[in-house]
This record gives sequence, structure tokens and C-alpha cells, in this order.
Amino acid sequence: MPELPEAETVARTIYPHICNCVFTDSQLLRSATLHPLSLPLSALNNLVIRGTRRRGKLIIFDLGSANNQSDAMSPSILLFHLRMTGRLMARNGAEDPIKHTRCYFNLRKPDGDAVRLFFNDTRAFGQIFAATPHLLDSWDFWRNLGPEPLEIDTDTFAQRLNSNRAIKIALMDQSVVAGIGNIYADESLFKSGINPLRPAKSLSMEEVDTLLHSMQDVLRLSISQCGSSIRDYVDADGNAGSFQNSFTVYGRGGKNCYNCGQPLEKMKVGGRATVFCKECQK
DNA sequence: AGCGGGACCTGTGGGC
DNA sequence: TGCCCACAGGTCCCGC
Repeated sequence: MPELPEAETVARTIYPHICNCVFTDSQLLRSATLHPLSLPLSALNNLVIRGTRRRGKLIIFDLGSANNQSDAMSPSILLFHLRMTGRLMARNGAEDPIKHTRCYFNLRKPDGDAVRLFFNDTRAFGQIFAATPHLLDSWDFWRNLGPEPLEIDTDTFAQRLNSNRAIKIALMDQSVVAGIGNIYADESLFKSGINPLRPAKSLSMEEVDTLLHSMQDVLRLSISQCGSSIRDYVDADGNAGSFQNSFTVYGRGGKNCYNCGQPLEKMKVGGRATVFCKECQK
């Protein structure tokens, strides 16, 4: 399930395939894949991809004008949210779309060769959003996106956790911090020894500090392993990540805790499968 | 404010 | 082998 480390990996691995490429045209094969607030994909024509980056779970392409003329009405950003099963991949030439291709973009490389960028998504939850900065600010989700977990300090994190909600729910709330989903919430809470059901505001300053650094360690380790591959996820080169081999609790309900040996609890928290050790997480 | 549950999707895997 | 159904999960939306 693409979360922060997977989005980071895709943003990094897609870059060499599409940097400085110009959009020639686009095919949207499933209309709902385009965000309702997005500009039409035809607005991308003749724009160039200057760079790729990540914000939370979103993959961002920064666009420019191919002829260096600025136009306030043309999109400067193309966003991708992979949700659960979205994949972004580039192929030379004009390869055919596959069953789950929701959209593809025809690009022209600086040397004139053709590249086709595919957005494939089995479950069809993923979305694409072409926007001006102004348009992006009209999107509540974007405007409310919390800070990057790898960039905040303990005081900021503590302020944002001032809520009675279960700590796991707060961690996955994208307006608290951006990029944490089910996997990294469970893994971070286990590493920090905190029970996922604890009210967020019940954590001491020391616990908040421990949680922040555990979360950052987990995210950095996963990024270094190119993310976690469960079922669908692969990077832009089609390579699987390997962080799934480092899972301590996610997907291990009923199995023994690596720390104390007791069986791990599995329950629903906020409607999502949650695994933790009731001995080690207080 | 915050929670639970449904909707959106489709492939997988367990149970019978 | 085949059928059914629960499950996976990020976000939005609705009702309590």
C-alpha cells in the first residue's frame, strides 16, 4: 500500500525516465481517475517535466513551459495519488495500455524519442490532478496536509497530537502528519512501545519524542529499502521494495512478538486491521 | 469533536 | 474444482 516511503521511491525512480520530457498528448481511460477539481489533461500539452518530488503520499511533477513563456492559466503541477494499487511507469515508444491502465501520457524526450508514461491501477482508487498553485489551494486535502514527518521536531509533533483520538488514528490522519498509513503507523507504534489505542494526548513528552524518532527510523529504513511490497506495489522500474521483510507487527497477527514471544493481538482500530503486542506496547 | 459504517474498487485466498 | 465471501485499505461522506 503506497505510503510515504513508496511514494518517495516512485518519485525518485520515475525521474530519470521523464525528466525534461514534453507532453504531446494524454489519454484518460477512466474519467473518475482525474480529480474533479483538476484541469483537463489537454492543458498539459507542450509543458515540460522539470522535476519530481513527494509530499505526504502524493507524487508531484513540477512542470514548466517548453518555450519559457509563463502562463498563469496553465498547470505547473501534476499530482498522482497511488492509493492502494496505483503504479506509475514509463516505457519507450508507444507500448499498448493494459487492462488496468487508467491513463497514459505521450511524451517527447529532449532527443526527440517518444516515451509513454502509464498510470495503471487495479483497484481504480488512485487519482491524477493537474493544477495551478491557486487551484491546488482550493483542494481541502492539500491545504490541510500536515507537515512532513521526517522534518518536524518533537514540540511540533506533540502540539499536533493534542486530541483524544486513539494515537493510531491520529498518526494516520494526513492533517496531523503527511504520509503515514496503516503499515507505518503499526510499525512505528511497536518500535516505540506505545499501545495504538492510547488517546493521543495521553502521551508524555518523552513518549512523543520516542514515537517521533521511531517513526522517522522506520520511514528512513523503508526508504533505504525502496519501500514495502505487498501484492501490487513496485517502483517506476518495476522493482519490488524489500521493507516487508522487516515488518515486526504488520500482517503478523497471532504470530509471536519478536521482542517478548507472546502472540500479537489483532483488532480493528478506526476500521483498519491493527496488530500490536499488548505486553510490549503500553 | 469524533466515531462508526458505507461507498468506492478488484483480486486473492480461505472455507466448504 | 468451484463457489462464496471476507478482506485488503485511503479518503470522503453521512449520520449519530
